[in-house]
Amino acid sequence: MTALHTIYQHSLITTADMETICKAHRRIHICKDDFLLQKGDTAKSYVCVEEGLVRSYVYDYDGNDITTGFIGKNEIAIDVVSLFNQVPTVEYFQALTDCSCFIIEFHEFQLLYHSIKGFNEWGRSWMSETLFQLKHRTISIITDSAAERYRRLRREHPQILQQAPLKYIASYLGITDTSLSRIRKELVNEI
Amino acid sequence: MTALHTIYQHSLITTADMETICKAHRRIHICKDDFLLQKGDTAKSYVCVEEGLVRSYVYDYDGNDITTGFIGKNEIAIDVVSLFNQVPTVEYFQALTDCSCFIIEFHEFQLLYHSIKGFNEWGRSWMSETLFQLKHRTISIITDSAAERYRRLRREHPQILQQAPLKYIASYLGITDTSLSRIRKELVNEI
DNA sequence: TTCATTTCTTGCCTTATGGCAAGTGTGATT
DNA sequence: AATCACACTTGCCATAAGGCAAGAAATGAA
Repeated sequence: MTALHTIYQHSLITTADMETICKAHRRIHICKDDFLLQKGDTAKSYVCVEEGLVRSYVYDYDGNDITTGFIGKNEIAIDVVSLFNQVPTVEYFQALTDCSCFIIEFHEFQLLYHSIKGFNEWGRSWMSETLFQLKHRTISIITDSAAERYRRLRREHPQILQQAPLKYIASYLGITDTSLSRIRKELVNEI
Repeated sequence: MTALHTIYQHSLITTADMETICKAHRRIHICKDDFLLQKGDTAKSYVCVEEGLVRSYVYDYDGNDITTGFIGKNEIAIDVVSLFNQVPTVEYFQALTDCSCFIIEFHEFQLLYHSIKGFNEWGRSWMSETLFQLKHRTISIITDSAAERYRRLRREHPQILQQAPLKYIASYLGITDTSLSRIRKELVNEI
């Protein structure tokens, strides 16, 4: 369960708590294209990815599919708001590859959340981190060129470029797949 | 203190709790251009706006000032992450007008947070709401034209258009003030 | 009032990105 | 092998938005 230790290492969780938390996880397998969560669902379990890649997305009012995030190894593939507030999500979470995941049912997650102070703190940090990253993404969309955003993604998450189709990467970057294709052509000699 | 009742009305807060919470607030006055929080600060108090308008912004690496939000009447003018996690913020919060605000010192905020379950829930909802709105803003920047984003702002927060200079509104919408000026010219006959 | 500063507008031209459509490649299925 | 679906590229042109600079308008200070 070392993968889980990685996820929870940064918070005020004691060794004993860590044991309790890790034991609460159950390993499941998700097939490519399966949904972990769909629009309208209220998250009934907490899911983190041990192996594989998940994509979250929404449809805008023109019916365009906009990628809101990629969730990989040791990251959490659930809408934090839907889980914590038990409200329906507006996002879809779909496996891009076969995945191995750890899950905790919501009622058990809630038990841990209320009984282990460190886990509660960790949950808040998770939400904070999500917010922080989204702020950066938003600012990046406003101020950076598409090419720079692509460069950053390539630098910080190279595995996504290997595993996800171009059109999903493009909508994550806020451009069309046509434009991304041209940008890649431009930047090919940079590597 | 009816303004405060408005802010806290949606959560699981009892009447007695509401009294305790409202009593914890202290009213202060903020002058135009004063900072409520600056980059590097860790939020030492919780602040909500009774009257006036506050702008939050960051500088990108080119030195451009990017407006991340406007905070008006009955809204909370503090970085939620900095407050909850007691970490330095990367944003500036500056009064665009003279403001009347309610504040709670951090240590008292924390007492309430840990002693009143409903307040704790409310805090989580606040963070969720912040996240939710930011997601929508991000998607809007990706999929909507600048003119549509301007229309939405005009529809949903008309008072901001009255109180904030064009350049701040422009950077909030993700465009230059020149472009916003042209868009306004285009849309002037829409009202 | 006068002057200075800031805010907003506008003209001219450039650049980034998009829309469409054709074409290439690749892997899966039969 | 033939076919199909999907992923990706590319050419041509359209459009949205930006950069710069001049000027107009509003605001505030002396």
